[in-house]
Amino acid sequence: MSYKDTILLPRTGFPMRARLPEKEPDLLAFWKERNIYEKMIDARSKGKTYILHDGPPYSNGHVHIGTALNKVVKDFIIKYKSMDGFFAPFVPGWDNHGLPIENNILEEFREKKKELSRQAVRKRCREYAREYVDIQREEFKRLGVLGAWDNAYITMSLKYESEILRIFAKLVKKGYIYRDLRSIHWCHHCETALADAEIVYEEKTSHSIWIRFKLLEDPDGIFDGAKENAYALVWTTTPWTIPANLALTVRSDFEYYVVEKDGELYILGRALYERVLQELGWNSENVSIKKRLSGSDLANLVFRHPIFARPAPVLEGDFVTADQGSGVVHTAPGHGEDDFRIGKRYGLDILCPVDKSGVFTEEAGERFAGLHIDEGNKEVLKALEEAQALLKHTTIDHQYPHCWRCHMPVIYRATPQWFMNIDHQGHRKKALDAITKVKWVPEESFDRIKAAIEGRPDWCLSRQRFWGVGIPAFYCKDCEEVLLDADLVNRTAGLVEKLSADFWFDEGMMSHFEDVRCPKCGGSNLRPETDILDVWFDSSCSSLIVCRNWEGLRWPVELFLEGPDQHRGWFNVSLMTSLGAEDRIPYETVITHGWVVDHEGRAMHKSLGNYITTDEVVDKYGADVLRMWVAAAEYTRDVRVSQEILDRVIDAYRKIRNTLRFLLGNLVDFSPKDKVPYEGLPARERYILHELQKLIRATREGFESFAFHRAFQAIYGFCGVTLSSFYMDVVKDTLYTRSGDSDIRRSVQTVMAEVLDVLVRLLAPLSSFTAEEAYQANPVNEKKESVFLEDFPDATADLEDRDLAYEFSRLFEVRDEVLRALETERISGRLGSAVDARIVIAAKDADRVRLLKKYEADLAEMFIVSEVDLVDWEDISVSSDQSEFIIKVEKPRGKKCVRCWLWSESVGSHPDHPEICDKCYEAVTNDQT
RNA sequence: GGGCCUAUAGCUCAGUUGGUUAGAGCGCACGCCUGAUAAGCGUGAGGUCGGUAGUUCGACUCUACCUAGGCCCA
Repeated sequence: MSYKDTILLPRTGFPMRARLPEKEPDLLAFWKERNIYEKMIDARSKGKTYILHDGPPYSNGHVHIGTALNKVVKDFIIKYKSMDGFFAPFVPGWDNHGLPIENNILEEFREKKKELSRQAVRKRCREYAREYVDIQREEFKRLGVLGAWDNAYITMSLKYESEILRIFAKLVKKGYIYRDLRSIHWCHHCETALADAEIVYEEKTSHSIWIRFKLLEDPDGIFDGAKENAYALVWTTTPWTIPANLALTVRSDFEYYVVEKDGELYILGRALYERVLQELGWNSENVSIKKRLSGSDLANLVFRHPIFARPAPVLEGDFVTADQGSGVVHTAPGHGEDDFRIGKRYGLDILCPVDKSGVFTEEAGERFAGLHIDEGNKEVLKALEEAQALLKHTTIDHQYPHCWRCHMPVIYRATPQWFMNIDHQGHRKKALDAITKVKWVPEESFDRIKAAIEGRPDWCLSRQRFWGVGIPAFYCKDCEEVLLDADLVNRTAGLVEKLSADFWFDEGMMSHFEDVRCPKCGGSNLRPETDILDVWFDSSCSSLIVCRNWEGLRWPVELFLEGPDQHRGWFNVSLMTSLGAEDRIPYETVITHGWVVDHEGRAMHKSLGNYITTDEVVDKYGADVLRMWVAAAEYTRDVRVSQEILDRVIDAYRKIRNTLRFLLGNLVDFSPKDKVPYEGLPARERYILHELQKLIRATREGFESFAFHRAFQAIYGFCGVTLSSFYMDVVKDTLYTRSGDSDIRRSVQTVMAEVLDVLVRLLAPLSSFTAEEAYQANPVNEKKESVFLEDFPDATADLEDRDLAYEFSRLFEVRDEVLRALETERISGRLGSAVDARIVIAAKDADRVRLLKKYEADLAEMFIVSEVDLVDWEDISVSSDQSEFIIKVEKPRGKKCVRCWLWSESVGSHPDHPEICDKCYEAVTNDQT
């Protein structure tokens, strides 16, 4: 017989090669069929509630890798909290209304040359949104994200749409909502107002013109009586706004010069003097400074519009800057935010002679009416030239706001819009106070939200679009009265709940409101508002709607978790709405994750070709690899992804997987009844249990602080260092060659079973598929249906032994030296395997000697050599020895045992088995009986 | 242009209140093993801490500026 057959090698059905892309779907099916999510939640129904409210991704396109990261981190938290005993249901959701879908559908209609009926478009938008909800749901599920997928929320559901209006009604009732003319971003291509969040800044080439406004009135004698030849110098990049000019603005705390050039007088800011001269090709030889004065001295000047015969009075505003232009700013209240505000303050008209499609109206004057602003630019330039008002015309490349969907440059346009008043009854102050009570992760995130709230303008809630919830206001056709009433909004909500928000746009919808009268004139001749609500309003309501209406949830919630753009977006608007409607903060903790970027830290763009998709990773390597990539990253910063990064993650995955496999394989013949009690375990085994407790603590700390990479690094280090390169390597001889039922082998297995059990549970929230696979393959424990029904491990103080750990750390120092000595032997060619060596060792330090003596019997195993001889320092040291140890590598005594490959003097002492050692003889004879 | 943030070996991460030759794992090179085998083990080579200038007896750790990048805003 061959001794090889008596060796107890590992056996397991848990394969080395994971083949995750093929196998993960089976596990998904398993979780689904057995309702593991529901069971995971139900098992903790008596636990403390922990709600992570899902921010709704937009139901358009496929799941981007950043969105995948978002959901995976959420899944880490839900699974950890659940396993740790919390009742943590997860209700995912989607944002459905809005421009991106509508634009896609309009494109579709255009291609098919269909007639654009509002209801037809809405119907198609609904279908489209539904399709992508289905697609994304499958993509999220594929990542192993557990949640109430069949009970998810979608903002276009009847319930949700109606609740949006009920929340809106509360704001109406409390006086937050108003309608006003307002200069706002406007896309004349999409023909809609745009919210701040819908603006992207892109490079644009604009006109750059220097023009002059002739003096009209100078009551304070600023120009010392000069009139015909006195001007204000002005710079602008938007010639088309000149017809809307109604004023000039200066800054009262700036200094200004009156300069003379070729007999003409100009007023301009001192700080910009040099720059203006350079720009206009003037120089100190032909320009002289006539007078210096402060901005406040200019207050009574009035200039003449450069084209029209109307005045442009000088105003004072602090938005005038010294970094460009002349210090005198062209002011058109209908076409700029600052312009609008100052126009209001000074009681100017809000002149906006441009219609929704960007065409000049009659108000722009005969010459310009009917021209699109692009044409208008040219015509204005011509007019300025004719009026001899144009001093210079060039172009400038700069960052300019563009529409986030069509990427056309946007304009400012004053139009009547609906707003939420952010300063209503100290609302902004309340919000600023509220955020101090929230825990922001990372902490810097607080500064961002603070800046975002401090600086945010009133919320423009209206959109002139098709796909959204209609604003339930009415207009009296007789007296133009605007009617927005909380009761009517609530009544509309009731209709929406039955009929969907679509009903508002039905032809006969007014039949539902036949009793409504104009409060001003009493007339019944009303028409409905056609504007829809900003989609940000939809999503701002999500926590309120979902967490108060879904069974098991409650509001406010523990956690929001999204990307950094949401400081101005969802984190912000959710707070605005919740505080306004309910006077409460919606969240206790807000986590911000970073952006997914390429290997150089650059944003991923399809055009740069540095794009990695979720599919690519999942289909090629598996969702667990993607999950591990997330787990390894410090995700509060930007998270890099590249082939190399994925390769390293795959390496880590394999290491962890093989560790599990080794543990599983060596536990085939082990069952709980074979367990050796702690007191009976050898030091090495107790040391591993100590390290295991340390691992549990580190992992828990990582999860508790949402620093999953700390947890991951701890687990990975434990697998790679503590287990693979030390414990599992050292223990192989025992596992393979000792008698199957020997105490020493059972001791090792006891520890390995414990390690496996803990490891699988620690891994479950992160590497869910593999943890479940290993859990199911575990031959030892009585199993629950799924690893997610297990508790998250807790460290056991009784299994810790710091003194022992210290001793081992000192032994490892010796081990390192021994390994180096063995390596030297190998390099010289005298040695192959370490088992063919005997180590002679002497230490200088007395404590160390005592330690080595204490563990003398274990050293050979620890170094994986055949024999270790401890000798006295004096016996072998020479005066030149500087180091702490002397280590010699010698040939072992006795003969090599053919069974265990270790050398022993006992080989040959057993006539019935002449080629094996005592230890093997015992094992062989024992196991045969 | 402004606000907030990031920048430690090829990669992912550690670096406590500033204090001796900056750490780990992976990868890489070289080697061993062939009883975890599309595995396992060992040894070794890699950073002067994005750059510059300061503060200090002493800075990866503090300050300023700059560069690159990210998010937001103008």
